[in-house]
Amino acid sequence: MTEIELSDEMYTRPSRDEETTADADEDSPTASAPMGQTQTCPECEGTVTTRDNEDVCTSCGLVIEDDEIDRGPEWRAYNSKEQSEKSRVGSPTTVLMHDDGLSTNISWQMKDGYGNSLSGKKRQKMKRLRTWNRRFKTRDAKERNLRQALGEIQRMAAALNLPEDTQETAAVIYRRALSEDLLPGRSIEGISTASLYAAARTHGTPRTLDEFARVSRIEKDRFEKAYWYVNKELNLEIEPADPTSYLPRFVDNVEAAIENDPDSHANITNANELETVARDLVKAAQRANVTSGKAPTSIAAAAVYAASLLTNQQVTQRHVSEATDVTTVTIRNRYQELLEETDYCDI
DNA sequence: CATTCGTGAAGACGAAT
DNA sequence: ATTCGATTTCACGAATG
Repeated sequence: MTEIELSDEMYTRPSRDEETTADADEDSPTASAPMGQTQTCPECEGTVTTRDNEDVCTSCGLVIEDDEIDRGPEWRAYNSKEQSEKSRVGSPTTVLMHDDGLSTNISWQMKDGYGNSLSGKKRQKMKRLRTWNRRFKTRDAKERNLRQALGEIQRMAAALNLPEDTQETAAVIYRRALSEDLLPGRSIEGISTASLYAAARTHGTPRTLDEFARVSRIEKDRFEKAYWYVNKELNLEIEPADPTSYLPRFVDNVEAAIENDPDSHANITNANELETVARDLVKAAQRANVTSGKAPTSIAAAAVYAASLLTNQQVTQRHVSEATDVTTVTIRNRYQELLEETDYCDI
């Protein structure tokens, strides 16, 4: 019974611009119907009409102007029966577009449930109505669930400066978790956060668990458990994060931490040098195989501190710790062996 | 005084039995 | 499902400058 879900082809995101051109001419067989301002096509000198929000040549079909994103509903030819089109008008955001696409398939249902209130064979009809209703309700619950989750994913991604494709990956992961019924006891927040965390890691732009904890509405260990669970159940096979992917933000954060601490006489004179040296340290450590088993954030934080020593910049362990959410203890446990295992062993 | 360093206890996680 | 080993964190004090 689960085959009614067509939720797996959500990869069909490529821009609804072209499809509106495709079916726009179906309901207007004669080109004279919609009125547009008179222009001439640069290709064939034909007349240009404005349809929906595109300027199309009526003879050669060239689209003159199509920058505009169609955010309107598609109710153009359906005016005669104004039924149940309201659910199609969704918010214009891109991540929710998936959601919008899903909700359209409600329409086929009303023919059965709404049209005739009573008929001769009550029994069969009632039976059928009940099953339809049940399906409709579960679907509707999932729909709401998904809408809220995607909203949360979008909110957190914005707060963490994660790009849009990461959001879409997170949406795909969440959909899979939803379709495989992985949320019996888990919260929507937990799975949402876990999905985005996983997506950020697969895209090579990871954020730390603590960074997620600041923007998520639930505790860190809650969504950490959810992530672990989803990762296992969906076989996501996410590789450990590359410590170098943390370096730019960590260096920035250390700068900010020093900035916010005027009492200390710590100072960064060359942030670029700091980052490149730290990157060299991490790469050398990776070649020497001393990074496996250690937390990537620890390696990155230790590399930043070690690089500050090598470049004679005054950065304290405390500042690095505050900026990276790695303890000073861990920093000093790591940075020494980081220096030992690399060419920089002489301070 | 600020910073760094070292230590043992405790929690979490992966692997193995 | 419970142990074991490694890693990380916490809290504290000592050493260094």
